[in-house]
Amino acid sequence: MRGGNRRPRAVGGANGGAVGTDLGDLDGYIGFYLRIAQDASFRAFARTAHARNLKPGRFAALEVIARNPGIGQSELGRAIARDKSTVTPLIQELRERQLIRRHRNARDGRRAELFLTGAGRAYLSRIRRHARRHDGKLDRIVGADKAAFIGLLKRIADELA
Amino acid sequence: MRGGNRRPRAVGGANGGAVGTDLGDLDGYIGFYLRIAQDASFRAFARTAHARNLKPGRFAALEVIARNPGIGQSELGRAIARDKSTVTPLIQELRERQLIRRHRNARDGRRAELFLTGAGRAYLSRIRRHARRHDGKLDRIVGADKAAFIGLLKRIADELA
DNA sequence: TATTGTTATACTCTATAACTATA
DNA sequence: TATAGTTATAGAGTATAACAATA
Repeated sequence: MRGGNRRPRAVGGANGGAVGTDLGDLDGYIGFYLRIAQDASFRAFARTAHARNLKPGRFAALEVIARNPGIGQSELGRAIARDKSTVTPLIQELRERQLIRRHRNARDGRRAELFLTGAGRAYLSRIRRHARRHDGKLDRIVGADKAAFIGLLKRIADELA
Repeated sequence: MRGGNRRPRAVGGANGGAVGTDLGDLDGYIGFYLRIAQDASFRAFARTAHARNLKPGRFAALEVIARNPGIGQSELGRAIARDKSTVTPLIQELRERQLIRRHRNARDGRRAELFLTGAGRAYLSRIRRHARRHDGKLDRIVGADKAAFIGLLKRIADELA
């Protein structure tokens, strides 16, 4: 991996960067840069996604439903690390937009199974192009270490959970 | 770097993990795991920090003020990548808690200069211990690649800004 | 008793725009 | 005109707790 070892100054990021500012101990904190990087990535994605009427969190939900037809809401919540009460309004929005449909499981009446509609599939493949373009930028930055980089991010998520 | 190359299933994370769930394309997205990892890191920090009456964002502000006595609010905002209107209530809280003091610059009456109080310094060195313990977990996960890992996070922040 | 999903509610973080005061 | 900081306001994202229906 390249990079690292810069002077402990400034966050280049989101608003011009305060280049004369000494970040002190913060500079050695992985957590700090995790926040800074995630923030930049999220905003960059949101910028392009917004034009397509998409909130970043929705994209993950659509992908998971696409890959797991019939998934329940609580299950979806676990997959994207969100409470079921957070999932409810998200699902409502996607249903209102007719991107997904839902029906109750015949054998277990509690369970609401989620599926993409045709429109949902079409929409998803359109926004996937934007997602890939966005993540392509990240890929170029991270380069050959991508698998290892993602591996570390996963381990952070797993071990700090 | 170790890690990587797992099956594209589940997010181990924050709430038990939905191990049967296929994440599909999401699994290859750096942005997705950046969110998952940052979220886990933030929550873990917040858990311990909360007991010390500290919101995670405050810590970064205190560190920057400690390292840059007399820094202005807008400048602080640039350093931590937040708008000045976001900085205002943060500063108010820290002042109410007597952790920082502020005075106007004599030559430029617009400018509010920020300094830690004695109590602020004492408080900061206490919470630094918790921050270090938290980031120590991240250090152990990331291991020898820490500098390179942070380098990549910085580049992501810089290039996506 | 446990689980699925809903609702009511509240909290945190954040930004935009308009404002005051200074420069 | 431009900058520093404040205020009002709004929106996203999130969770907790209590609830109804079902298992």
